[in-house]
Amino acid sequence: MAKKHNQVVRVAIQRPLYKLLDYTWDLLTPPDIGCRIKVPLGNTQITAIIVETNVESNVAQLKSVISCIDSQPLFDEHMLSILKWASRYYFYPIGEVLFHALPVALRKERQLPKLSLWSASAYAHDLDDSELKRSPKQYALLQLLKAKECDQHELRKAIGNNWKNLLRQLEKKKLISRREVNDTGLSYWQEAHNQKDAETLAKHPIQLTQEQQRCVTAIRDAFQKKNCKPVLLHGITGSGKTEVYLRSIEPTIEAGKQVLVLVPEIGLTPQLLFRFKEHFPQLKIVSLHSGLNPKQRLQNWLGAKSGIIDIVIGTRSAVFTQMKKLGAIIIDEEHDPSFKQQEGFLYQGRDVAIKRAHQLAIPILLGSATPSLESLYNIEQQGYLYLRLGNRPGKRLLPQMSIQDTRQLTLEAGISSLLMKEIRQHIENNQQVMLFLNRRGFAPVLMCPSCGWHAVCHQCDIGMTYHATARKIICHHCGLEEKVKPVCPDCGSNRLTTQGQGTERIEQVLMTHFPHTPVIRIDRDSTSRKGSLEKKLEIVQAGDPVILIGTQMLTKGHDFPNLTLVGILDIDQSLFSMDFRAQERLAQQIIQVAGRAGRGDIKGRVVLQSSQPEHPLLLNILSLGYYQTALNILNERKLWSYPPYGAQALIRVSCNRAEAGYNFLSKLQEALRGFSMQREEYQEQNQITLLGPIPSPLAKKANRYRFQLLLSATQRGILHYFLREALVLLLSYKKTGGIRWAIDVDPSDFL
DNA sequence: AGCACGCCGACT
DNA sequence: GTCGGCGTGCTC
Repeated sequence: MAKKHNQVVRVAIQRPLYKLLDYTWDLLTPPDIGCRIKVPLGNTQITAIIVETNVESNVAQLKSVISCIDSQPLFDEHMLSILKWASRYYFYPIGEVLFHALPVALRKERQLPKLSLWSASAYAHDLDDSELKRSPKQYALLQLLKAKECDQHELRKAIGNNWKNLLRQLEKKKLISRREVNDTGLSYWQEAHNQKDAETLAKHPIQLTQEQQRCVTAIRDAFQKKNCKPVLLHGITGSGKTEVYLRSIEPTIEAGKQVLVLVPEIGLTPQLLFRFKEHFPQLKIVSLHSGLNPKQRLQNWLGAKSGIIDIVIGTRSAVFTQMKKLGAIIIDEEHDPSFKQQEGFLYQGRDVAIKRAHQLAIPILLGSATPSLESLYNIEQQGYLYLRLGNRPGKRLLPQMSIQDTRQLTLEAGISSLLMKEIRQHIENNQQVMLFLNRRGFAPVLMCPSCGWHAVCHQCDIGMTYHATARKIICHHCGLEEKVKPVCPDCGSNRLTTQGQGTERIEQVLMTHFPHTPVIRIDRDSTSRKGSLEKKLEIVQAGDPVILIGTQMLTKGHDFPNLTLVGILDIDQSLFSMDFRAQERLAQQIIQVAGRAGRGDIKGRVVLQSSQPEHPLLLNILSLGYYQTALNILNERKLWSYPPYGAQALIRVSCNRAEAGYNFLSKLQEALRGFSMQREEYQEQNQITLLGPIPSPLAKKANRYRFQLLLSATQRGILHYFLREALVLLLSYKKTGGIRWAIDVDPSDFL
């Protein structure tokens, strides 16, 4: 007699609700934490995830669960606890967080895919085969199924596209039987995985340098320890960090554990995937990022969850991948700002990974040529292990870097005459040159010299960038595009001019100077078509002299052996930015860009153009190198109690009408001030400060007025104490006039 | 977020 | 008189 399980379950739904809902459970099967279910909500039905069972609810009228979607949980208790932590820490609704961690294919009530397995029936085994003499294809299939139970992927491989028809015929004759099992993602992997890959990937063992070997040994030692602290691998550009990652996880892999590797951008997954497959040809390795289609994503996720996939290489969101036997995590380019999600669920992927590793008591390895100040701080304060790779393998040297004072030189499109000469020399020596400029388009300003008018985005109140190729002015913040007007809209003058330069203009100028050398521009505009980036990179890889012009897209991970000269343009703005993180960012960017030079056998050269050649940051980078410079910046942060010494959160508000937005935040600010008065111990010792409300640096974006309130605390706990109060207040305020608010914990940008 | 309810302006 | 605008409130 089937028994009903009468009890109450607590569930999360995909709505911006900061609480869980209770339902009665009177289904035949017992409820299981981590499963999706269908529940009534208002007068609709939605998908929910069970987070607690056997609940004592104090809600008067409970509705009951309609049905259970999953027969097995999608999250285990560790994953659920990390997700709950993330929801609390980042003040984001629990349901939104949970569903965020699922592949899109599973966010609605779609079932987990099943796999059908066919085998020969008992009847078939008894039967004389001669019955099928006249249909040799059916005969062959039956022989196959007599020998081995097969799934659809195996059958397609063995039989061809006609497998379905043949199966149906055998089924009619009752010669085969079918059973269904949960899809582990294995057969999909087998189908997607190119067997040729594994063969051409004949491993050519790389001899580790002594330094690399020392790091590998140290990491393996650390990884063996119980509750191992995070390890920071500070390897200069081109020092061979990837090889160290590969060797370091060998014991983890041999122990049958899985490894999760996070990279900042999709663009970095293919090459890393290749290196990992090459090193571990026998392993099942997949990538997980937004570039995959929903089916690929689901299948790779399933493989990770079921444990048949050994290594997952993914971007930020992959940190939430359910894995059966996760044994280690690697964060490549640990310092990279893209680990911070900037929309919706505002989390720091690296920080979540560290938390996850800690909770699972598994090792985590952070790698970078330019470690974040947070990580350097954690070495001292949290006892992270610091390892350094200070040399490039072979006789390769770090490039020689120098500053060019642009005030003393004539400039053409922002390129000094001296740099131009050097470019010519390197091209004539059959080498490649790269110019780095973090500004897309032709020029950042389009203006009228007679009346002073300049193109402004009416949705954002900031200047629009002139794009010569598209013959448009484009707002880089909201995407608004306008055809370029032939005459000034204010005074009618027909002599509109541009000011400043972007990558397009540099490209144009260099093309006239070097008509016989390919000039390749790499930025979001020139690589938006699929495959065009790969095409351009191929040309560069061929090694013939070229001039590369690019934005930060170009700085990450690429290896161009014949590149010997790097020019860094237009850094002056960052030197005087209001953002206290600008210095760290600039230092990282300079070192990373510079690191593209001299990766072959010829020593590289890096030219830093600036009108501020005496700026202490630049001098520090040149004379002290990244590590010391970073420690110096860290020291300054300490004086000001800036992060990572203090903790910050930003409460942002945007609204159609400026005044309503400002008033909304003012109300919050006053209430919080009152709240802090009640806690004199915090007030007196200045342990929490409120700054604002002030207009955001980008005060108007896409027709919305933006304001922010900055909370700075000396300790995380105090910050979160106030944020909990802020959340209660925010939820109690009416959102009239299209007000939207967001809490950004550990903000990385003040935009 | 959705979705319903409710209260005001301009339509057949 | 009613259609529909969106401000407000709630979801077990």
